[in-house]
Formats: sequence, C-alpha cells, structure tokens
Amino acid sequence: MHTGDADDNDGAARLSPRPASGAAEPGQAPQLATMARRFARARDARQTEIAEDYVELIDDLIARDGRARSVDVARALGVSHVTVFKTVSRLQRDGLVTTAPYRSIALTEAGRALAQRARRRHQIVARFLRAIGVDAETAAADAEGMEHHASAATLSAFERMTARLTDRSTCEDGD
Amino acid sequence: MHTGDADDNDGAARLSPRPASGAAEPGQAPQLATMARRFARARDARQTEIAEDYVELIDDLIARDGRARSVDVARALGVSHVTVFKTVSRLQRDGLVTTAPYRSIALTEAGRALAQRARRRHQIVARFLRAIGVDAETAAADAEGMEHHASAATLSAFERMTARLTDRSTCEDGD
DNA sequence: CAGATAATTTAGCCTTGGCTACATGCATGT
DNA sequence: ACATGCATGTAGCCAAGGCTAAATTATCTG
Ligand SMILES: [Mn+2]
Ligand SMILES: [Mn+2]
Ligand SMILES: [Mn+2]
Ligand SMILES: [Mn+2]
Repeated sequence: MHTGDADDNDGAARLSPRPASGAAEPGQAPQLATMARRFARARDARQTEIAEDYVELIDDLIARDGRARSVDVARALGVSHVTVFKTVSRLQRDGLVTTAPYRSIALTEAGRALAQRARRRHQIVARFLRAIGVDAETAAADAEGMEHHASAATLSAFERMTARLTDRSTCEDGD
Repeated sequence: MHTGDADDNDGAARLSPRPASGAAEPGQAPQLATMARRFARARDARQTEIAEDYVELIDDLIARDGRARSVDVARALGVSHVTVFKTVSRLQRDGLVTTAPYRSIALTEAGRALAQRARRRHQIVARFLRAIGVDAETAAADAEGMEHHASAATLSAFERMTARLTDRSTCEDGD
C-alpha cells in the first residue's frame, strides 16, 4: 500500500517542496529557540496552576471556616472528591500540605507561602481587570486563569496601571 | 489501628470542630457555585490551549516556510517530535488539521479559522502588555499563556487601553 | 543509482488530572 | 447508644501530553 504515486496529493503539502530559495536562512534558527523558551514557560505555568489554586483555596477555607475539608475543596472547584483526594496527596508529596486520615487539610509553611503569593497575584490581576473596565464577574473568571501566567514585570505594570486608573487624577504626569 | 484517641492531633485540624455558630450561613452556598463555574472555565481554557497554539503555529509555519512539518512544530514548541505526532493526530480527529503519511501538516477550514482567532488574541494581549510597559520578551512570554484565558470583554478592554496609551493624547476625554 | 542523512511512524512507558462505584469511618440526632 | 447520613478512602477506568528507543520512509548527496 501507498506505493509512492504522485497524484493522490490533494491538499496535504509535500514534505519538502523546495522552499524557493535553496540556501537556508539562519535568521529563523534563533527565533525557534526563543519560541521554544516561551512555550516551555507556559507549560511550566500550566503545571503549577493546580497547586497554586488548591493552596490558595485551602488557605481561604481555613480563614473562613476554620478548616479545609476535602469535600469543601471539591465543591468550590467543581470536581469530585476523589480528584481532590488524589491531588491533595500529590500536594503532600510535594511538601505543600499535610494530611492525616479522616482529618481536614493543613498547609505547610511552604504551602502557606505559596498561597500568599497566589492570592496576591490573584488580587492584582482581578483588580487590574476591573480597573480597565471589565465587569466584576468576567474579571474574576479571567483572573482565575490569567494569574498563573503573569510574570513579576507584568504584575508591576498591572499595579501601576491600576493605581493610575483608580486615582481621580488620571492625567497627572506623576512619575 | 487508629482507635480514635484524641491526643495525637498535632497540626491537622479535626473534621468538624463545630465552627462556633451552629446555624449554617446560606450566604456562602451560592458563592461556592460561582467559584466552581470560574474554575471550570479555567479548566476548559486549559484544554483548548494546546490546540490553539498548534494551529496558530502551523499557520505561521505555512505562511513563512510554505509548509508545516512536524519536526518544525516540535522545534518551535520545544517538545519531542513524537509528542507533536500524537497531538496532531488528536487535532486531525477533532477536525482542525489534515495529514497524510510522510506529508506535512495542513489546516482545515476550521483549523484556519481557529488559527486566525488565536493569532488575533495573541497580538492583542502581546501589544497590550508592551503598551503598559512590559518589556518585549516578557510580554511575548506572558502573552503565550495569558491569551487563552482572556474573554471577549477583557480583549476589548485591552484594545481600548492599548489605543489610549499608544496615542500621544493620553488625556483626551474622547468617548 | 546507492548510501547517507533526516523525517516520520510505531511501540511502549510515565505522570497528571479527571471520573464512577464501592467500602469504610465519623458525627450527630433522636 | 446506635442508626443513619455524610465525609473520606480505595479500586479501577480513561484521555491528554510528555518521553525514549527502534523501525520505516523520504530526501538529499556523491
Ligand atoms: Mn487564584
Ligand atoms: Mn487560578
Ligand atoms: Mn499563541
Ligand atoms: Mn499560547
């Protein structure tokens, strides 16, 4: 099968249709590495999102209810309690929480620290989105995802803009 | 084991330590559903991120090189070519690309449409971050992750702010 | 054209993060 | 005190996305 006939090629480009110029431009090789670095950063952020959301939520629950039960975490996240159980086990393995059988979830020092960083970023992003005119509910929803991809530089810029837009004197040359 | 002794409880909160007031406040039940909805949206976005990045990149490669080979996709993303192969198979299953054995990757109409939407969002987010003062490289990296979580309302706000900040006349009452 | 090089495909492995169904333990109300 | 309901834990399933190693196919070069 597929003996190499040349006429069944409708739509799919060939592997190497001689891209017009024979000499390979070296200008796109470094750009490849740069793109790869950016995508790798996004992948890394995706892998820590869940841990950040969990510890932030657990911290919130402890502050509000005095405890963080896995059933409450499950209801807040909208996932099953089994998913929470398994994820919390990973968080414990990674040193962010401690658990004991049939007890509610406690944060380690590292977990509390991560929760505080996560909450700070969450607030900066959410406040910023509201400040630039996004309605509160959409701002909260977008912030829940965007927060994990905002670098320190972007957070600083967000805080700067939020301050500028929140002040009555939006048009001062004040820096 | 674990006969129910009450003294080995160091650090882990009990399951139900009677949260001070016996009456359950009904004000936090609707908040639970709202939080769950936000988290669900972030999860949904996470599931489409990869498809969006792939079709956008494939579209870019076709525009620039005249073709999109999986090896180029792999190098741009910084993942193995096997990962690209499997992901592209899923994209084909989902109707975004077409492939033929040992041929390069082609976009379907749906794939091209998604690529255009993804590129537009990408540009809006990246331009916006630069406009508020984030350096170009950080802006590009953050945009790569944030773009997938920006709703239509947020994108509109970004465009508005970018226009306002890019104009020389930052302080006009122009709307 | 034959060999070398490069790209693709297949096979098989892993972790994460979802789920259902079922089993077990705790807490509370009567 | 104990039944009963709710919370937690276990077993087992799945898909997505990552990987390495090895086989196969194209493309290029001499
Ligand atoms: Mn958050
Ligand atoms: Mn989040
Ligand atoms: Mn993109
Ligand atoms: Mn992206």
